Amino acid sequence: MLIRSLEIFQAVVDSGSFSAAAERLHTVQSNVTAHIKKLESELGVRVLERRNPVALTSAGHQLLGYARRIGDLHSEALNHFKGGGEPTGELRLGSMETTAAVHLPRVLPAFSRRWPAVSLNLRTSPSACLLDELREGRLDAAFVIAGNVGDGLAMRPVFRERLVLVSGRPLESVPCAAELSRTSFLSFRQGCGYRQTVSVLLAEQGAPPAPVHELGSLDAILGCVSAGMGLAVLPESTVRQYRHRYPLHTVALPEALSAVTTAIATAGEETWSQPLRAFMEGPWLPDLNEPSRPALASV
Amino acid sequence: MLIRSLEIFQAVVDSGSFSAAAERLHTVQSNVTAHIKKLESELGVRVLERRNPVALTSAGHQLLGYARRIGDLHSEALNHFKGGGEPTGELRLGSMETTAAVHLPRVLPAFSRRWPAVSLNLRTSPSACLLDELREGRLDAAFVIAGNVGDGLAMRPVFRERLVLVSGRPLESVPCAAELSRTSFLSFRQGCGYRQTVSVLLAEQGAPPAPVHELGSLDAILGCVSAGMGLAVLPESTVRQYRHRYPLHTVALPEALSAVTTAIATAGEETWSQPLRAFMEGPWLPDLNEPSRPALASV
DNA sequence: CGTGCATTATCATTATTTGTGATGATACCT
DNA sequence: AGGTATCATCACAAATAATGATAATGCACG
Repeated sequence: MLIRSLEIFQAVVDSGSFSAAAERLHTVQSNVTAHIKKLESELGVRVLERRNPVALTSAGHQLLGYARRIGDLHSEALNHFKGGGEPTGELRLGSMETTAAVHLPRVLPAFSRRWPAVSLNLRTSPSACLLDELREGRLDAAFVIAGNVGDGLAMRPVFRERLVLVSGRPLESVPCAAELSRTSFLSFRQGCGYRQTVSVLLAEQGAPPAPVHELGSLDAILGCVSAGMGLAVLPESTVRQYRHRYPLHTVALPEALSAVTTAIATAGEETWSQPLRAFMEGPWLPDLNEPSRPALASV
Repeated sequence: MLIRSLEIFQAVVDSGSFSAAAERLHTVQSNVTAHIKKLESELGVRVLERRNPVALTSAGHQLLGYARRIGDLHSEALNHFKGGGEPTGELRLGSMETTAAVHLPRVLPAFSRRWPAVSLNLRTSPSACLLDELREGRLDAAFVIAGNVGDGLAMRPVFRERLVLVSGRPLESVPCAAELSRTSFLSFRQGCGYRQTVSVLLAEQGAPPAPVHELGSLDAILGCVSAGMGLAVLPESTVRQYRHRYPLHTVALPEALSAVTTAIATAGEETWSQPLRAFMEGPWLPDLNEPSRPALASV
């Protein structure tokens, strides 16, 4: 059964005659006849009573229902991809926990207000997992630590962060190696971009690898840090946002370590769905047009 | 966009590779490639990431939604006409008022219990209107006075009726011409099969055409008859059913006039929808296999 | 960093289907 | 009956789908 045949069938029903339908569809009457005959032989019933005007048979009346529904879906699909209609459907976003907490509350509402027909689906995960999901086609876009990812993924830097060392007690400066070796760190699970920074920091200070507790939630991490369980490395913006909830103290990290960029990663532009294109092109996403820092990136 | 292309697209997504999809659909891999490429060029986006296994792009994820919905509708339609599935959809029935009142309450519930997925739509009208609606494809079947209708409609006798003269006062026999000429008759509107009988009765008795009031409802007719407004000609079964509500008296009509058959009229069997076929073939409809009486018929 | 295995792309070819235009058959209206 | 509309049929042209062979590509494993 061809969509085309159903389209012709509908035209016949609407216009009341084979020849009128042919004219309406810019084809010839014998072609209309052929399509209807094929439909009828495929379905095993007569669907049109050849009279003037043509009349639907009982079976034809039922076919019309299907024809309309399939035709509507078909043109909706075409319109979705080609026509200039509103973006609709689902937009599957992934984000690091910190970005979701600090930046997305300014991004998503603006997008949703502009394109209310798009249903948003946000998942938080460490950067590495997000990039995997993106590659496997289970996400449309992901907010991750900027860096070159090698394969076909495109990255656009959107937020600049300053990582700080977070502690429950006041700190003067980054603790010395001896002190660090007696401290534990709290971080997201494996794959989190910031976690890398912890290792580099320890190495730079000449301290041995410290124990790293993996907690899956920002609240858990900051709550435990403020209770003195250990230190954490997080974007300053995140800590600032949580400061009114937990007693937290921060100390700056060396410039080389502290500056990280968050980027939005997507597949090539020629694969973008309409909602994704709308998301990428709207004013809600800043565009820091600078080369992304390859350091600390990927994994 | 071909349904076939969407089917192939789905197979690729399900099976994870072009070649596996080809095998599953009993075709060759180059054909799968061609269909996907065509789809992509029609829609203007890449829908599949050629990897192992293949991955949906953002746009492909959206297309999959449409493909599934269209595919489901398509197979539902095919199954509806060819497959042995349950009858579903609408069954549009027409009936004379009297048949609807007396016989259908024994027919429709049985059918509906057996095929609950069919939604019934019953309209009451005079026979002639029903046949017109049937011809124009606005009804699937109609209960009408049996008779030959000339064109392609098929008739199957289902109920035998005995017409009686109904009066509000006791009657010994059919009134004489003199009395009839002073009486008015109550009947359904033009096109009612029973109304014809009134004219024939008057003619046979040698009485002049009496005034005929047209009332669109059985209750109205019988209520007025019992109040002495005039006489009516109706099936005895109908009168019997209403007797407990209105004080009614009946008198037999001459055999030639009284015997009428109610038939179910449909278009040719090769046009029947599945619900109609189920309705015609079930045990709820009696089949009086006798030649229908052409007298008094049609109009 | 090749080698081998699996994948998809390309291409020439055939088969099938769709679309065309002319003609004939049929009904309907006057 | 004649005129006018309708749809069916047919032979043919054009377009498209399917095929099979081969080339190009990507990926894993040593």
